[in-house]
Formats: sequence, C-alpha cells, structure tokens
Amino acid sequence: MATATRDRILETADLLFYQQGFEATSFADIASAVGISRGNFYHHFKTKDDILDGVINRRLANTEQMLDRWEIEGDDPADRIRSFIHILIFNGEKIRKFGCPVGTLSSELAKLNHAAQPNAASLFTLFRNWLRRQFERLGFADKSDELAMHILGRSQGVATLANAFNDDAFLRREVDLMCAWLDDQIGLLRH
Amino acid sequence: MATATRDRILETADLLFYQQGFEATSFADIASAVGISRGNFYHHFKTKDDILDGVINRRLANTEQMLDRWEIEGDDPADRIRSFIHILIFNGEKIRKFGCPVGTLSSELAKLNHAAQPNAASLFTLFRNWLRRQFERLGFADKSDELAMHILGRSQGVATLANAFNDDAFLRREVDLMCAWLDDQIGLLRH
DNA sequence: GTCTATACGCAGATAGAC
DNA sequence: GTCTATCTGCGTATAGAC
Repeated sequence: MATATRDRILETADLLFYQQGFEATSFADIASAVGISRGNFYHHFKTKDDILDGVINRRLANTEQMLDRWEIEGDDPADRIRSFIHILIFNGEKIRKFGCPVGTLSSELAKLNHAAQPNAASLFTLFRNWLRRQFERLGFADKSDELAMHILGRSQGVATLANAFNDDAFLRREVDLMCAWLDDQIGLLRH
Repeated sequence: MATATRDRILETADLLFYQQGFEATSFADIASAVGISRGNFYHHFKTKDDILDGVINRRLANTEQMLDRWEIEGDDPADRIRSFIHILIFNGEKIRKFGCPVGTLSSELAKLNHAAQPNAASLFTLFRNWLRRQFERLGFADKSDELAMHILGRSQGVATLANAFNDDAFLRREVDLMCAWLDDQIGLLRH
C-alpha cells in the first residue's frame, strides 16, 4: 500500500516525540526505529515540521476515537468524566516516566515559539469540549466550561508532579480527590 | 572581581533556559546575550551540564530567599500559603508565555533522561517542604505533606493550561478557587 | 518508493596567543 | 581572563542512482 511507510513513520515519531521530546528526536532516531534510510524520509515528508503536523493530526484522530468510545461505554455523564480522570492511573507508568503527552508537547512548542503550538493546544480543546458536554448534560449550564478547564488543569498538575517525583501514591491519591470533587459538585447541584 | 563574568553567564543562562528550554539554548545564544566569546565560556564551565548545575543551584538559592521573605512577611501560615498561590498572578505574564520555570525544566530533563532531573525536582521539594511546614503550623499534622503536594499540583496544572491557551481569566479564576479551597480546609479543621 | 552519497550549518568542545 | 581559530560530530535537507 502507498501509505504504509508513511504511517509507520508517524507511529514511530509519535512515540519518540512523547518519550524524548520533539526537538531531541532526530530523523536518524526515527529512521533506525522504523528500519528505513534517512533519505527515504523526504519522499513522505518535506521537513521535520511536516512530521510534527502529521503526528499531531494522528493524535487528534486517536483522541477523538477514545472520546467516542468513552461516550458509548459510559452509562451517564458522571461515569464518562470518571473515565477521563482514571486515564491518569491507566497510563500511570508512562506518565511517571514521560509526563502527559498533550501537556509536555504543548509546553515544549511554546518554549520553541513553534508555529504548531496552537495546533498542539487543540488536543487540549478536544478534551475540554468533550468534558464541557458531559457537565452540560449533568445540568451545570454556564459553569460547564469552567468545570471542564478545572478538571483538565487538575489532571495536568497531577501528571507534572507524578513525573517530577515518580510518585505513584500521589497520583492515585489525587485521582481519588478528583472523583470526590466531582461527587461534591453533583451534590451541590441538588442544593 | 573574579566571579563577575561567571555570575553574568549564570543569570543569562537562567533566563534563556526558562524562555527557550535547556536543550534549545546554545552556547552561542548565551555568549551573544552576555557579550563574551564562546571560547571564554570554558574558562568558567567545563560543559553545558556544568552550566545547568549552576543554574539550578542559582534557582535553589533564589527560591530559598523568596520563601524566607514570605516567612517573614506573612502574618500567619494561611497568609503565607496565599503568597504561594498568588505567585501565579504575580508571574502571570511569564507563565502564560513560558510556563512554570520549575515544572517545565523538570519535564524537559525527564524526557532527556538527564542526570540533573532529580536536581531540578529538588526545586519542587523546596516549595513542598515550606508548604508542609505552613500546614503543620495550621494544625494539619499528618495530612500536611499531602496538602502541600495537592496545592503544588494544582498550581502546576494552572500554569500548564494558562500557557497552552494563553488564558489569563482561567489563571485568575483558579487562583480564587485555590484560596477558597484553603479556607475550606481550615474550616474543616474546626469541624 | 527506497537507497547511497553528500552538502551545509551549527552544536559542543579544545588549543593556544595575548 | 578573554580572545580567535579550529576540531569533530551530528543536525536537517538535497541530488540522483536504482
């Protein structure tokens, strides 16, 4: 198939950008991991920035798939929000090693003053809008976006510190606190 | 004075590492900003990692000074914790541009698998222990470290999202929520 | 579509004159 | 203590054979 190599490059670059960072990952790194020559790259991508765009688009598509799955599997909006919160535990090992894939990429690109930073931030927007919709369905109306951003921020902070200290107990404790916070919010709704 | 140039190098490197990241900052960047030649560097530092160590030590010293100041200026432990929370607003512009200097350095070094990562995390420990002491004085006893980590995590998440979206309103809203959380915790202490 | 060979610049680092 | 000149390797990117 015409796009098989291209897909393998993107899959590998996605992983390496996460584990090593975008700038620290060279064409040679990706090429040797994929098992192709450096020169072959440029048949599929013009520049390194092109690969970055491809990786971000890949992540956007994968994230949308995951959110759709949660939408189907979750019985009610609160359950679905808990799916989001528990991803911190599900991906705990990777997060302690490499941080959150969304947050670390956005931060790196911000520092590099890279044109693709807003593109990376749109990964956050995917979660933000999905969470907002769940809160709306719970009846939070105008507050929904603020609650979505709040919990998104909480999860980012947990990822950053769990990574800095490689602390699994902290991560699990904070997941419990976030679930308790969600229950509190729902309780407050009913006065 | 013998160490004047060394100090200027560290001051400049500190700033550039924050604004551009450690790896993206070259000797040439620092040299031109300081106004010295590249060769002159190696009289003061053997390697780039030596500069990183110097920068981290500089940040450790500056952070200790700031925490000591808060200790003196704050009337009670709750006020001091509010000083910590409000640094997000005080440094809001820089945070929206470059993120939190502690969190972003720790994350970058974690991805680079750099030997100095625990060293960078010790900057977090400085805040963590200072916050823990404030919570202890408020009477939280065993829970003090967990509360310190909680609020440290919250501030990290706020910095990451405020940077990703360049969102000042979110930052201020979350600072208010963190202060409200603090008041709640103190209220719960008295049953 | 994949390869080898190569261009070119900049990175970190060193030697040695002043 | 500061400089200029230089080394060496690796980064992205290109040219052209197969």
